[in-house]
Amino acid sequence: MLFVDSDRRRRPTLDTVAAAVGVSRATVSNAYNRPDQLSSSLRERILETARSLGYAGPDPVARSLATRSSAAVGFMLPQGLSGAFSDPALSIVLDGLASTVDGHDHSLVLMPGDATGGPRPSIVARAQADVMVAYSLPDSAPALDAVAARGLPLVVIDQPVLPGSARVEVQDYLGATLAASFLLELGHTSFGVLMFSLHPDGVSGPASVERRSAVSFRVSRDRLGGYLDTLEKAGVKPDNVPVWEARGSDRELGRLGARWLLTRTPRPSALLCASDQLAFGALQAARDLGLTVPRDVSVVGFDDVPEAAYSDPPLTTVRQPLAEKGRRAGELALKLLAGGRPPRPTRLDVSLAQRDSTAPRT
Amino acid sequence: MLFVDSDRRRRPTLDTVAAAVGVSRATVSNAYNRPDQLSSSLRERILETARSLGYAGPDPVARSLATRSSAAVGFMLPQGLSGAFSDPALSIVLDGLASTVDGHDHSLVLMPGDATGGPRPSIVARAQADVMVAYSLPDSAPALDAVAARGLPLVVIDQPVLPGSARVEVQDYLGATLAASFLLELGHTSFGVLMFSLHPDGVSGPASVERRSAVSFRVSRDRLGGYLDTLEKAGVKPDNVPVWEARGSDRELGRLGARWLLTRTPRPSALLCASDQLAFGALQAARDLGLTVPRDVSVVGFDDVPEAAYSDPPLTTVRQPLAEKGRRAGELALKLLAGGRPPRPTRLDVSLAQRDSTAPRT
DNA sequence: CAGCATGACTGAAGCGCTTCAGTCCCGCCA
DNA sequence: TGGCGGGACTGAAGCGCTTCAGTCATGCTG
Repeated sequence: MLFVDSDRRRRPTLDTVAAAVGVSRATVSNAYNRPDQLSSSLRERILETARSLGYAGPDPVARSLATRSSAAVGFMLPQGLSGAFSDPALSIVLDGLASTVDGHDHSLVLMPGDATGGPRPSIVARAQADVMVAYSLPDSAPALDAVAARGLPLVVIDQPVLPGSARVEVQDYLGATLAASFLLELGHTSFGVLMFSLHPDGVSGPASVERRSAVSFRVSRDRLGGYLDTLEKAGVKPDNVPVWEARGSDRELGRLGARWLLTRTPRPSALLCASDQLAFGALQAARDLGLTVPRDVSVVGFDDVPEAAYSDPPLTTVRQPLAEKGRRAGELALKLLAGGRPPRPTRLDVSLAQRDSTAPRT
Repeated sequence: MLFVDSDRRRRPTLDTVAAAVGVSRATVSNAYNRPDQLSSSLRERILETARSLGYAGPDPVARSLATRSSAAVGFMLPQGLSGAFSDPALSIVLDGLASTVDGHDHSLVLMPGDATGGPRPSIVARAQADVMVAYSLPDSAPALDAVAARGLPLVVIDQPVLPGSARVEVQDYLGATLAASFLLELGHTSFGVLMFSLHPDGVSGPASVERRSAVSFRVSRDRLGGYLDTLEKAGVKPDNVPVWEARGSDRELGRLGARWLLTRTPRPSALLCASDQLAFGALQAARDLGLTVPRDVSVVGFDDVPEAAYSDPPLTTVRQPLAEKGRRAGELALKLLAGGRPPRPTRLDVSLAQRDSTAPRT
């Protein structure tokens, strides 16, 4: 195989092949797209000629123009790729999405976000996709306006409902409630909360009161809200609960935040973590500080990524069906593409996976 | 914003706007693409009218057809997304690529692989991209033929050279040599090797002699070769070195493999791991078995992902410039797109990052 | 043998845009 | 006042394909 683009300008087209075989262009097109429209002998002859001419099949762009469908779904992320993929939760969701979409011969256009918390509108405006999937964008992402301007159907994952969009969502608030309640039942009274981004500005640090209110990301809002509301109902004042906001969701950021939380006075006996990655970091931080989990401190994660079952100790965490989330999103996208109306939001269940990173307060 | 596709069939076009403003279609096009071609007052008027008509700018597909360029680069992966992204090394490379490409207003089309070790040829044939990047595909991936058939320029990362393609590569063999030599210098004499896939068939297990020879992935071939050749030169028979092949590159698979390696008799005093993720798993396996790293066993990784500096203990590993790799690939892709000839392969350096997971043999 | 359904193939009209050679007009200079 | 340069805008030819209404034999039915 030769990868030269020497004469990229003079590639054979349908007409070239048609002329060579001595049939009309429509027939060559049919040879590729509707085999039933011509005799199989002619079809063979056409395909054969095409091959010898170095014609690789109908040009995807021209085909898209003619059919008014690009057979691609766009995926919009809140951040750059390296940050986004540092949490396996996204990979799992995206994998679910990709396999669904791929099975229908659609491709996936990735649109990484930047500092605004989503892809640049110009990127969205020019993306060759006929349906968009937004993954956990902040409420006000300009990218969403760009999608609306183009009139493209939209599927949102982990985001507030937008008029006319399809949505798959997880009961984050409920999940957070489960985690907090469980720790309360174990007798814990002093807590620390380890969050990922509350706002799309890349800030890490203790979360001030302002930052805690009017949180930009729906997922963060629900998880943090679920934690604090539950604690408050049990008599733990939210103001007394230290919250660390990490600017992403990976181990190292989690370790950093947990170190801060675990060196507060009084030291929390339980840590609520917004993701498993952050929780893994917390496990590490505890170890760094010479603390034993769960004896000295209990840790609860969120997501139940596969690794949670194998960490040291295995992580108690809120389970959500990640792959299913991606698959559903894919199906919704395909459905919208086919002209379907957005169905009522799919709501996926959460549950608590109890493992060994939690114990009664000693 | 409303995300209804009600009248997706009757969207305004350039002509609609042109008619509304009372100018020619060419002028409207210029308003978007060549502001210098018309008076700014007219341009304003056009843009204003477009807005009020709900016209979101030139249709990307039609534009691509007219300009014969889709402004997108395709990225082909050897496996599904969840597997692929379980190793942060890929995320970092892809992030480097994406930011380069994105900076030039190109988008990224992701093509996940399947059991054949690459995307299905039909996907490649229909992808709307005008340059492809292949990431660590097996030597014989059908996807590569599909790219050649379309005559698209190709950039390969971590793969053998293909005629006419541009390439960015890392001195994997040399890196492996560095790792093995270092352990030899520390006095180690019994080794275990923890590899990721040697062949694209999803097999995990001890690597038989056949599987070790004629390895399908260039990276695996070079790293394994570098390890074994170096050991052999020092008098360690390759046949006596247990090699575990994991079917992917994540912690859990690493842990599994390392458990096997560390329970051989005699127990290796040093583990050579083909990636940091596998090495992290090995650290965990050692811990599981009550072994202390590096006292009881030394572990060396490969890649130097950011986390390697923070693991417990911090990992000795072969450093390769991951982000740079992605950036270079992006630049090459853009260059080919601009009609450049494939330059001579870029060869990125490796070095050994010595940290605390290695120690002299006791 | 007329009539007609059927299969095989074609002509031509788009799909929505870019681009380039013009056309036209205005103001300026000699 | 005539000539001319240049800015502003336009006409029309594609880009490579899909699709649909036909056309035209062919063979079958009654």
